[in-house]
Amino acid sequence: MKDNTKLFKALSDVNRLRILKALQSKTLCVCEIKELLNLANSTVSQHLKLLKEVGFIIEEKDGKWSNYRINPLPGDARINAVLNSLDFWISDEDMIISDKKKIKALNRTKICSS
Amino acid sequence: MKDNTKLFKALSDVNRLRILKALQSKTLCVCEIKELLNLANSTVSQHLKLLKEVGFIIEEKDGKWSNYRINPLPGDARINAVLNSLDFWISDEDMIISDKKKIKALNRTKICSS
DNA sequence: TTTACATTTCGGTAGTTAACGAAATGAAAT
DNA sequence: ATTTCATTTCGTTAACTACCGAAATGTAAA
Repeated sequence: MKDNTKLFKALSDVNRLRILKALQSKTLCVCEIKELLNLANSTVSQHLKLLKEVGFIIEEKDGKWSNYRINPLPGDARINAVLNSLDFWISDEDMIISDKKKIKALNRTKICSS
Repeated sequence: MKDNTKLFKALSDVNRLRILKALQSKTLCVCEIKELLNLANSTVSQHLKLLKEVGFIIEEKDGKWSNYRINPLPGDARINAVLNSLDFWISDEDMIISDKKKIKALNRTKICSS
């Protein structure tokens, strides 16, 4: 039963929902997501850890970068169901649309070494 | 965006999930649910209030009793989707099965006036 | 091997949530 | 009108969560 609540708990935070939608449009590293959400990267890291644990996303190390992307092969059918119909679950699109614009303008080398 | 997280937050508590499943098998009053979950009825009342606000269940007053049942006509399509496939979302069935047995044995007049 | 830099872990804090018992509310029966 | 009893609201507490900055970790380049 713990499992069920964990899945829903992962989805019950605005910033985690934004991360999921963001990763659906592009693979991103921690500091890019930090820039998008305006959070400390320790906070972003925590959110990513949780989303990874539940199975929504995967991490791919690339040198000193950690790239996160949507889990292409979720073991749990429910994870798949959510990912395949995130737009259905997230009805308030305004923030997501504005995020999408920001994501296009993101420049990793510019943001991440300051 | 608040709306989206509220829906998932409502589903991210074990006792609320148990209530939803219980109401799918039978309309129940507060004190019957209190008996099922072994919680104070003030606590049960709070959970029911939340589930009602989000739109999962409805309340029907009958004298001094408040009967709760699954919302037969949810305005939100997502609520409908969850309700119609709760078994899909709740994969850990053990507790639910044991709840179902308890529900059958519940006797309102016996429990509720002590 | 030292430096540089992205990320993670740690310690702490403020806000939220689930729980309880007690008091307040509301509806029916005496 | 008073009593009875289910339910709700209130006040409180303990546990949890999201957040931050700082310190620790890990990797790659100098």
